Amino acid sequence: MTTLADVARHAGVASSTVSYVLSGKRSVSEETRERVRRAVETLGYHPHVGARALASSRSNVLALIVPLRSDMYVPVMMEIAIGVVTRARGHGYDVLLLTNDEGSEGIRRVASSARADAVILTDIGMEDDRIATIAETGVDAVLIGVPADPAGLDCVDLDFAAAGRLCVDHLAQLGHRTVAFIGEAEGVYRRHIGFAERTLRGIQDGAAAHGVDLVHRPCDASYEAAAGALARILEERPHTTGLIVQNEGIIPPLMSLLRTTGRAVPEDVSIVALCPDPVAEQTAPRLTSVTIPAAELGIRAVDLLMRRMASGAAGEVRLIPPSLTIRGSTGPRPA
Amino acid sequence: MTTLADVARHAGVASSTVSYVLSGKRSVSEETRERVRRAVETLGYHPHVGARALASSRSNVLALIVPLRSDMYVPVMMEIAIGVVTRARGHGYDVLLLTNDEGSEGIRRVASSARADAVILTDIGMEDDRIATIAETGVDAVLIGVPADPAGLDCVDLDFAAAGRLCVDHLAQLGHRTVAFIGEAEGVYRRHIGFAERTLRGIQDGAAAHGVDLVHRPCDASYEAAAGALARILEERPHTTGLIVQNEGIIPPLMSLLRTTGRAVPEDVSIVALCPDPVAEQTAPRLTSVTIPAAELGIRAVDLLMRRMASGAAGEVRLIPPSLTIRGSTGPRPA
DNA sequence: TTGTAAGCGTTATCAG
DNA sequence: CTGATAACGCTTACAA
Repeated sequence: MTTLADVARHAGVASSTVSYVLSGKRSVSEETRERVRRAVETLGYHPHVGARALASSRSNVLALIVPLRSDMYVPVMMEIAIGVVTRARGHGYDVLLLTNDEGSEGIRRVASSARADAVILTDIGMEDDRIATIAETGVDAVLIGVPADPAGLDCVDLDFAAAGRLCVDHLAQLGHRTVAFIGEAEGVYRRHIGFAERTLRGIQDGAAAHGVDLVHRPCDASYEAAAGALARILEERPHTTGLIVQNEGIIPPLMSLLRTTGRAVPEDVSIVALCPDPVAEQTAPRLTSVTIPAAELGIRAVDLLMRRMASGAAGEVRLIPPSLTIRGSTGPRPA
Repeated sequence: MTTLADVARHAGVASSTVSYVLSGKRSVSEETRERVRRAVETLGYHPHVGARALASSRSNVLALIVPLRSDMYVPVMMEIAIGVVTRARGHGYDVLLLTNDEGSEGIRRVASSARADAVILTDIGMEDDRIATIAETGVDAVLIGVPADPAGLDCVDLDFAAAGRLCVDHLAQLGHRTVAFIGEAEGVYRRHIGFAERTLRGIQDGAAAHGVDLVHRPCDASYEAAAGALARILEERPHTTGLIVQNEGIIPPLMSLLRTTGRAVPEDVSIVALCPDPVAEQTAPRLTSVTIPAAELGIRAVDLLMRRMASGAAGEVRLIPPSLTIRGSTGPRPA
């Protein structure tokens, strides 16, 4: 293994000089800087991150905590992860992947062992246990999601309340009076995951404002669950002409079911989805949707974290305004 | 921050003793061991991983490298990641997430900076550049996937050739004589990704053995691509009664398209899929499929890596035998 | 502009 | 069975 000392010897300078060339923390003459650069290059030197972490008490790692259940928001999580990793690398950081089953203990572990400098949390509950742990350990953190009380916390998220509202607005404008909201699995609401509750509230507010008759049905990500939810909706409220869906997994079955039961989209029933664009574009007809900008959430989370670590600032909630893309799945209410 | 020395002072022993209690690398009297334990507990001591890495030259981190393109095998990758992280934690390791866009440079970086002790590669090409880098850097590695020449490498994978063969066997047994294989995106074959080529060969061999008339169509993960591929197949080979699908993304559109064009599954056309079980169970009818045991691949990869790091053994290719689950999407060839 | 040297918190060797 | 103590490779005052 080649070390700083090796490079220094090769370049004929002191090892601190090499360190300074690499960190840029003090000015070095162009000449020696070049000599050091060359030595680094020819020796293929890579600083030992452990030694660096020990000396500087910064690991240049950030931890991303994702939910363990592999059946939830999978494409969204994957995109977030990719956004985070890509952006973090751009800032010279590596990303440690933790699963939620370690819970608060995982945060405590990586923070107090100096494995990571900061953490990014996802799948945020309205009252999330881990928030206390963050405060307690003092580790820098950014939440992708917003808890009930975000005081002092840095959060990034889509403005889900506005997103829900947008869906209803669109359907109401098209004349729909009876709308059903097929949401995430029951358990998501039971755990009081922020985005799910906010979306629901946005939809409810919109329905109230427009005088739209609304029903909410949580739904597991299985064919049966989708079939059951849809059947019940159509049976109990046969005049339903508008559907809002926030559950990527059941979009394909839902489309099939509608076709099977002889309901044309958008002629008989209009559908608005809350999902990443690729998902909305994979059906026929394509779905009118409010996009979930997952990769961007990851990117912004990293940027916010960097800002926070640099300036010590804290307590910003950044909500991305939703935007609705009209595709082929929505149309005027049938006569 | 509390250090080894703090614990030692608190317990009234030498710091080396604390270290030995923690590592168990030499015997310590029950009494002092207990005293140290208590001190660790009350002080909430967590060893500094950087210092530990520096002194022991082991980071207790392994790097998982996943493809960047977020549109490919997403559920599979996510499951692999979860399997890897969970198992790694069980062995006391943390997992660093790298994307493939860093390529060989990423491997070189984490290996030579001692950021990770070992790497797990996915998305393996038949002739994969990164294999040379592994040899060159001497970093411990396990591939999830098998290159053309796996000599000296540790690999884990589903036996995709056998899996492909199994699909054809099943259809042939049901009497199907004209079969189409709708595969991954063109680019996957162009990059000579191992699993795709092996599956294709398995299917081709099976078709030859059974005298089945086969055509292979790569297909992007979009509705249009699926529609185009299916239309072309049915136009050029109207007698096609069997479909093998290896492309999770297009399963939902495919099912819709068949229904739209008036083909009943399995009465008119039988479908066998190569995908994770949850995907196969999300359609109606459910799909007869050969499962891709993604989480298990991740778990086995970690186990293999641990074995390798412990014993220095190398060069094992572990192929998981495929198993076909008959569900509702396959039936006898129509008269 | 550059060099010297004191840590950073572990591990592991060498004595005892 | 336990204690000192020299590394480990880097950062960062402090000098020059």
